[in-house]
Amino acid sequence: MKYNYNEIEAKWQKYWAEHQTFKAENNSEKPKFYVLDMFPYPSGAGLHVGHPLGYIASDIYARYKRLKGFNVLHPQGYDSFGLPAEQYAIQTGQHPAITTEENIKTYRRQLDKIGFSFDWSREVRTSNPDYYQWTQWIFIQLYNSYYCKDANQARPIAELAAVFKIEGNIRINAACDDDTTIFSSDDWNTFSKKEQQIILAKYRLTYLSESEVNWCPALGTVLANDEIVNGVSERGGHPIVRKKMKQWSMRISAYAQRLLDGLQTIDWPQPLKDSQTNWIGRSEGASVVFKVLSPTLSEGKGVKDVGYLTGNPEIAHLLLEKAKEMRANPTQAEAILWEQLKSKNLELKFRQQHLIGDFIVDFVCLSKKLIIEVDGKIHDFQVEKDEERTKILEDKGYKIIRFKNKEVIGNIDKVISKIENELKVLPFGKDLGWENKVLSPTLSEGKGVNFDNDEFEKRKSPSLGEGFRMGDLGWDIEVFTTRPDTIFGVSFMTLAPEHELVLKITTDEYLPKVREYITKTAGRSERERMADVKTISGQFTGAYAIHPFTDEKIPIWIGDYVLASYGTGAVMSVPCGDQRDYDFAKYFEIPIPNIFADVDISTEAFSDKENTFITNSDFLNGLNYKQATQKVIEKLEEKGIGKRKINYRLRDAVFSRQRYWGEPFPVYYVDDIPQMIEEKYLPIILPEVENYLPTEDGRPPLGNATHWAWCTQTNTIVSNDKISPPSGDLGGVFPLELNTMPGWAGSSWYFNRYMDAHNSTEFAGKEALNYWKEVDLYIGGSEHATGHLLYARFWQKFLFDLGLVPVDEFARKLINQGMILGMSAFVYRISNLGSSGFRDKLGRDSVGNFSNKLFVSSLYYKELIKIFENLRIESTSSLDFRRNGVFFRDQKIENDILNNFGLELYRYTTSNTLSLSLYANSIIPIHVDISFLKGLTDELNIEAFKNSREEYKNAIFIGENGKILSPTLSEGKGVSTNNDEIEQDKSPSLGEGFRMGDIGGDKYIVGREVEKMSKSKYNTVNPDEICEQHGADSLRLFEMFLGPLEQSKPWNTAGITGVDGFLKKLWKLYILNDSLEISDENPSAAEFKILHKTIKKVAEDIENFSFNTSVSNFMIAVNELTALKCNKRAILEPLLIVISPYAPHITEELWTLLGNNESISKAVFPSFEAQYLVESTKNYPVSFNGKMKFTLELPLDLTKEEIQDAVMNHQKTIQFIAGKTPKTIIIVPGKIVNIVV
RNA sequence: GCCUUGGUGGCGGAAUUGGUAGACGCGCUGGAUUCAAAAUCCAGUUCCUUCACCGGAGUGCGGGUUCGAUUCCCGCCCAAGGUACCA
Repeated sequence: MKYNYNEIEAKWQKYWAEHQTFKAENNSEKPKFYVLDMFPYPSGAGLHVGHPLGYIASDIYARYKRLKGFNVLHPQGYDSFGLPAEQYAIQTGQHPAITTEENIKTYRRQLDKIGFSFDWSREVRTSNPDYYQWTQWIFIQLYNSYYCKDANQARPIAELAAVFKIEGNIRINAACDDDTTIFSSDDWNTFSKKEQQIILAKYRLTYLSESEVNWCPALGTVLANDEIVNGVSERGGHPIVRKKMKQWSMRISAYAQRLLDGLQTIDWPQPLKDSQTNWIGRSEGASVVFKVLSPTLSEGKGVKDVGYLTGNPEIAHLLLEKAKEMRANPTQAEAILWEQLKSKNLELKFRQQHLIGDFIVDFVCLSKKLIIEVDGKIHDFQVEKDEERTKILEDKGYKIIRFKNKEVIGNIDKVISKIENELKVLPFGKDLGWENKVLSPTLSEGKGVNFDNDEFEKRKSPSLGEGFRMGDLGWDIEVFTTRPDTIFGVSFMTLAPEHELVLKITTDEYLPKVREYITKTAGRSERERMADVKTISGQFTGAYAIHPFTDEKIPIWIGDYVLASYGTGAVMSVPCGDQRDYDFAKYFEIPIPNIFADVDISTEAFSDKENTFITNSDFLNGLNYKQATQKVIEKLEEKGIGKRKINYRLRDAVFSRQRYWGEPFPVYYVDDIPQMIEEKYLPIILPEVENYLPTEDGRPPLGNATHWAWCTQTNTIVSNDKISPPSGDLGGVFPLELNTMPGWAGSSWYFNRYMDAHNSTEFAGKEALNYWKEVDLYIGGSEHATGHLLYARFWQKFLFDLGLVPVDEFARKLINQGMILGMSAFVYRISNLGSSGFRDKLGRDSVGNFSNKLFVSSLYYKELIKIFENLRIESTSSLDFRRNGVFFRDQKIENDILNNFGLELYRYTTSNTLSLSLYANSIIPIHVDISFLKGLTDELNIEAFKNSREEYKNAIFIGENGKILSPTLSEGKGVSTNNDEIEQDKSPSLGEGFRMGDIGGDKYIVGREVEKMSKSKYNTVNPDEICEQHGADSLRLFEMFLGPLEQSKPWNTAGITGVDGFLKKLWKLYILNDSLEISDENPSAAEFKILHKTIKKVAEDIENFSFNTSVSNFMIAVNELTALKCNKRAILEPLLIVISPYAPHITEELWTLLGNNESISKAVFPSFEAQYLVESTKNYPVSFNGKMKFTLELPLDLTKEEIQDAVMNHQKTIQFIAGKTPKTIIIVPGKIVNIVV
């Protein structure tokens, strides 16, 4: 009986499948254990040996846990929606479903060969309608939820609507869009249905937004931040541009804090947690509002009573005159209205014929920013531009309401009540924009920051000098800072060039320069901006802000070091405390006030929070960072111009993709408002299309669908018995959402589906969810840290909030398996010789155009690289090529090359100078398929290589010893070589005219480099071949033996013979001379010791995920038992169980041969018994001054004194101390002896 | 820059409540077996010196603590991964 792994493995794989050996039950007496792998995307390339690494580890763990008496759930499935299948469909027209199905078959075949203990009865595929039905369903739940910050959980959106009806949104504390305004219940009730929907959308956990997205033109879709690497798409490396599009977004930002907090509760690798922590990017600080000073005023011209803006003081003056005139001659309607307004029945101050910007408005309440216009009167020069005028005023944050003359004259009460209503609703200056603005009592009383001019007068700051006043111009710049304690160190402000206020505040004088700067920075791509971090650029706007405490003028700059997408897109610049601000200030010669005691800031900023205290800072003097921060925030809150704030970097996740092969949204539109299709109609099946590209008019591929099951040609819902619109009045035809969901949708909840994979009424049954609860062990790659693993945690928390799952973290423990790297092989092509120093004898200027490609062996490559480097170092001065280096190792070879290929060394150019840059480009490493190597060596199989591609057919190869290994020679033609040598080597067997290409036994040696394993690098190793040639058990053992699971390591097939040998030895321990030889005798103490040592070590190793050392221990055990010629059943039977998680096939076979009827996976892991490891003696290492010199075997029960006696009387000890008296003798019983001389 | 992980023979790697550095495997060297090869078995294999014994050095570098440091502390260097004008 030989160990025939092919036969054995096939036999047991079949057995397991037929007996459903690994099917998990949803109830059991045993404790549960859920072991999960990240399911694969089934790509066309199939598996390489890197893929199964994690699966093998988890499989070992799962099998081990079964032996330990657990009810183990170990499922597998496919993340089968994705871009590659779609790209393939675009190229070939093949339906992605077909491609995917084929790929899955390949994957399954490959996986089955490795002997995994998956419960395939629970397989899920994200592209199956029975699965994505529930992805769509979860989407609907998200749509119907909002995040309540008080309850700290998601709640039904209906609750919110109910509250709005009763009291508006004044007291609502929920995650919402930044631009959400305050409204009352009256408002809510007067809003149209559509308006209500628009407001509700601001709270929903998934919502449509016109947002700037990462658009990839090459892929025709948007990409999420985590799908972009270094400014290009992760798949394919295509460029990305920013583009505004209407997209579904997921309000993951609502969960930022809980996602952060949850990390404390889960056993995940620290680096992964750190990645998520950084990605969420919480920073604590304060939000502070700076008022903008009017440019007119800041120029010292300020006109009395004009607390508002116009770019041009001349015009302002004219307009003022005009306004005066109009005030003096009101129309009848104006007069009536003014009577009411000025009576202050409204408790708010109104102004008549007031100048706002370049416009004169009829009436305005400045503190509420409400403009009231009365029609029927000619507004002079604005009349045709009414729309533009409205827009400009709205941009400034004003709300405009218009009345007809008739209305005012006919029913003034109604007009006034309308105005009252408006006033109730309107928040203060729209730009104020911080979260709880209405909750600030000062503000809501209309006092706080939005001063009237009168109040400004009072507050006129002496430091501003005559003619300066602080103006309430409606513009506030809100900044976020983590160092509010440094507020007295502010010497300028910087806005992102994209900041919405930039053009509004810029003075006429600076407008051209500011525009120029904006154009310049906007034109730069994200990538350029990143590459160019060092360059300082910026532009003064001419405008000033007012320091909230000192009332000093603070110049406002714009600069592209401030990012529009982070915080508020504006910073208060504290040059003494922030290096970027410091550099900026130095560069533009802005003052750098120092507010740190005893700190030198003459060369750089001091960003240390500790080791100093604040000075030159009024009420903060003498305080440290913590105290000052606390104090300043109190003051800011007191003044109503700032508050404590926690800022997160995490952005909401874009959820729409302009792709075909993804989950369709269960969404249609009525009057541009999205509507969810009722749950009972799910799944919304992905329709067939003829063309997988976007439509001609730029809609996503689903726009090509000619018919959906329930749709007409125009991609609209029809009202029929299958789908009926939600309410009676909506009968008819409506457009559908044409985007599909992103790849991470399906993978964000699949772990729950495995618990109850065939449930057709729920995404998973309560009972199953409560039984399995969470994944106990999740194994997968760390590349998913900020994608899948964050989104999945988000969805899980959401489902938890809705009471749909029992735990809010889906995976208790997670292990990142390292990557198995490939050993890429390279050939080195010489090209471009003509321009880099060589000239063709035949007059051709470049070898690149030669019909024969020229490759040199790796030794030459290394030499060439060395030469290039020397050349670079030695500068570009004239070079005598012959003296400076050796293109080829010796003169003869050089001549051979030159003569044979019609090349002439271009030694002496007219300038005597060689172009170095071209040199470096003249030799190019090219990946060569590792299957073209001879066996496991680095020698290239030239024939195979040259046959692989047409362009290499006539390639010429220079071997390691400089010989020409020309394939042309084998065709009997030979290039005009120097033929003497070839003639001599001419092989008789090749026949007339043929010569051996391999002259003198030279070889072409490829270069090797460790790289990520990938089809495109031709360095993949196929697990099928390994299984074929070594067996699945060998593959499993070897992958584990390579090194620690979590570490990246290169694959080297050569080493697999080690585990092959182990399996053979294991077999021979049982099967001797072709038959099973096993004895029922009692084992010896030594044999028991080996067994129990192994049991202990392996159990520990598996628990610690140290699979590599287990394999070592198996080897040791088998080696030792072989040495003892052990054939005792009492040893060999338990040993099989211990090894079986790693090598399931061979152990099943031997287990059966030992007479067992049931699968070894049903056995019980042997228990460790310490008694067998008890030792009676210890081989003491005896050290002198800490250096081990010899060992001494002594009984373990000796006392310290007895040990000392034994050691000191030992002959070697006497020899080492050579008569001297030892200073100290350290004796640790059972450990060591150390003698200090 | 910041965060994280790591750095040990020719190679993959082992050993950390501080106690014999290099387990196990690959590769290499020598031997047995064989007509020969493969396979198998045996012995050796950190480096330097030496025929050998002996001796010396040695876990990225420099210090420190200790009877004793791959392990602990301080300061650096290098590599990989993540992240970044994040205010």
